Amino acid sequence: MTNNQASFKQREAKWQKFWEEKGIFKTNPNPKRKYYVLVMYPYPSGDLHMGHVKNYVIGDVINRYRKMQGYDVLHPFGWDAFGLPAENAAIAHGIHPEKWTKENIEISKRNLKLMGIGYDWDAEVTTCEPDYYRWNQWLFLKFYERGLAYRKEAYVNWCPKCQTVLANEQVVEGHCYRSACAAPVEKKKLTQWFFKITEYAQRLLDGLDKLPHWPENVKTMQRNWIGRSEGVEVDFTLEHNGQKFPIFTTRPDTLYGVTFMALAPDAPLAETIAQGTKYEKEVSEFITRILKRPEIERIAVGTEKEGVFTGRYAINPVNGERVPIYIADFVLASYGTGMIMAVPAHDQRDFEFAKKYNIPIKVVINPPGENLRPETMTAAYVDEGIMVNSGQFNGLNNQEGIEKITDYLVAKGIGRRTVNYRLKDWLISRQRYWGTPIPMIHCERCGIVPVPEKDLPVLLPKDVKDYTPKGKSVLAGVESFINTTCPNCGGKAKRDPDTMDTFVDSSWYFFRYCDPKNDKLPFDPKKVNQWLPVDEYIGGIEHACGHLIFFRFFTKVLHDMGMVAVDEPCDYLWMIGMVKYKGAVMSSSKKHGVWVGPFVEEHGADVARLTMLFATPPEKEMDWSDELVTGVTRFIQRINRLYEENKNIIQNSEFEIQNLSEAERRLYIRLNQTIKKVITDTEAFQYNTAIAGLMEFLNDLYAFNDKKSQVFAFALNRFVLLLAPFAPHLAEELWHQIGNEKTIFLEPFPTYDEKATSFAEMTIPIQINGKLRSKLVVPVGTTEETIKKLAFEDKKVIEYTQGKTVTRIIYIPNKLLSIVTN
RNA sequence: GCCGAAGUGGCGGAACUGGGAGACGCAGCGGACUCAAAAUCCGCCACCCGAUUCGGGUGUGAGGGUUCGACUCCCUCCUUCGGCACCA
Repeated sequence: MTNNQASFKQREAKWQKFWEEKGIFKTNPNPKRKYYVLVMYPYPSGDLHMGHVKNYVIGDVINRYRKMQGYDVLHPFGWDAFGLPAENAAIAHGIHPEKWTKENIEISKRNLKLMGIGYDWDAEVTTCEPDYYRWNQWLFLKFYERGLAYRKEAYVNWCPKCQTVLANEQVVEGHCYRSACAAPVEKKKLTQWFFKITEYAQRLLDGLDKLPHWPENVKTMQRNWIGRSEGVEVDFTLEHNGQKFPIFTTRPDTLYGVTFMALAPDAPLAETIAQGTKYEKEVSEFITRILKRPEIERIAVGTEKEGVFTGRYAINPVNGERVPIYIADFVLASYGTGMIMAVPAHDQRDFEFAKKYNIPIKVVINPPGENLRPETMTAAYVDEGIMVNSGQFNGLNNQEGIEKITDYLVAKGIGRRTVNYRLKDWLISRQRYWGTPIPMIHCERCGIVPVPEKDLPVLLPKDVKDYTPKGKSVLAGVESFINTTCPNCGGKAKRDPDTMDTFVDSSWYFFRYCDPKNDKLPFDPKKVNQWLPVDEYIGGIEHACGHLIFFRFFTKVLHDMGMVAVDEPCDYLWMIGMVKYKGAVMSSSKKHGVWVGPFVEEHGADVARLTMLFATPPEKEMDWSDELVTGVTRFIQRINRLYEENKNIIQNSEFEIQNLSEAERRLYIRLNQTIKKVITDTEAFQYNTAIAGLMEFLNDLYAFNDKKSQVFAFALNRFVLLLAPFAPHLAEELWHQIGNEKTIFLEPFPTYDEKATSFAEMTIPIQINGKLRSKLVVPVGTTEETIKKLAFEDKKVIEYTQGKTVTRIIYIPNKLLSIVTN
């Protein structure tokens, strides 16, 4: 071990212990100036790599910075402790998921402490503990009371490998979202629990406009995910039984061009429509075949559309035309009403389908000055045009036509203005063991009965022999758990065997942090309202359309319940770029990456922190390399050496600005500039340039000759404070070295004097015809006239303007002089 | 296909509101120290042309435009990345 290694190891351990013993990061229960710094809590995976801890380092910079500014900071941490990896480990190695999870938590926690990240561990939240998940169950019951939790039979996403259903947000390109699994997702008809997030679709959309500090890309992704679209629901009539069947369209202007209808294979009507026709057998075979196909295949780009005629017809309400009903694989049961009106002339999908099955094509919109003929068309015409073959609407521009036909449909009572969302209700039940039991009881006599609040928590049984999923929940086979009595009639009943999606846990954990020990409620509204909204939330972009929608949804529901004052959970959201190593994403399972333990052992936590902060802007992806480590290691060594060489410096040196030497004055100004830069950049989430500013100032300190100067001593004192949020161990060490006894993190962060952020002289570049030709150095406050006069005395300016006429002179105060000649 | 973001030296990156392009760091080159090497320190370091300190030209993906002046604003295009993707 080198001397250097010995010294930082000792130093870092010493101050980590010091902070813990002094309780520096304990939360003030009665905050006066609150600041809530939140990092997305992790799945406990054991040893942490730099990709894991980058978020936490950034959170800790904000934590320490705001603390030094005198805020009461809440900076908590917890564990998203339910989930499949624990269960899979149990299946593979026979370790109980709980044991596996808790061991991983201990290892991860040690790693976090090694990095010097200052959390209030008293507020730690672990979601697999009954004192947490009982409130999942409590919230589920509240959602149920409000009609926001319901059960229905539907085709759901089924992961054949995990043997469980998945939410839409957990299907990535047709595959299971878990990177360790990634099996193609299938459709399966099951009765499952849902949260009615669609009821909040409009509010979730509108709320985005009230989040000016959220990254634009996240808001755009959420808008697309919610997918609002305005249109009309038009009632078609089923010829064979006279029933009205509404369809959704955004193009009512093409209503006269409908030549067939298409029904989704998984729509409820699809099962029965062909009954009694000669097509019955063919239709049912088609449906079976289509639904067995993995979703990824079905939605793949370029897949040819397929369908089958049902033998049934619908009546178009605007012209009474009889149009055939098909079942078509490109129609989605989950969007609109599950059936569409098809207009081959003006929709490309309908066009392709019509061509394949020889269905007539009817033009109802002509391009300006042109007449389309169906037999010569090679693609649908989807642009603007003039309406034809559309009865009283002929001759209208189709945009106008949309309005006119909609008004007509509404007036006639055969259509309604409707908004449709792409967002679907959130499927939350999982057929897995390691999760929160759903607090519902199935009674043969009373039906579905909620577990009374007083009986919570419904404990997850621990004495389970076999965790292997077999298509239904493991809990269904645990006799002691599944058999119970009905709270209503007292008769024999069964518990719901499913557990909740772990995204339920993470939808409200940030409220629990405000009141982590409450055993009467998930949290006391008073305490939550003291801290919310979260001031800064730090995490990964992969949660843009999952967790970051769910936690907004929960916040709105809890707001409606009167439990939280805010309607949106967080003010600033920061998305952190991934850390790669040799071009590939760091991964625990693939053992690829840079690990906290060994790295800190060799280089120290401060080096690890600075490496990540200095490499790139935080939101950008970075590729970890030894070169990055070299730069910040030298920076730290240069700081060390400077303070070593100037051991005798005194703190809080006093001096009068007017008595300073020219060099001292310059150093003082550079100090003020640096303080301003560090503050501005830190608050703008630009740690790379904040650190660059510190490096520049360190270079100035080295270049400064009068080491006995009071200003120099003052600058050394301030520099340590500026460094503290980024390299806390080194800063604390130096702070004590220069004679302080209390922690640096209770010291006010430096402020700057705006008047002292610019030098007494300024440099004015001179442009001639847009090219930089010379520079003037003049005292600040030099008038425009003087500058112009000096400029025309300048050798270069004379040279370039000789024999030419100056046509224009532009002076930008204190910035630049621009001369234009002919 | 639709939506969004981004293209700057050998590399990571910087540039406030339209005003000195390349801060800071890495790598590289030259020098000091050393018997030597490492470490450290000092200096150079966008490209091209000419020279000796210096001078001139070009330059922020490509092309055009606005402007005294464009990495920054506008138009067209190219490339890369991310999201959505048969959404009626």
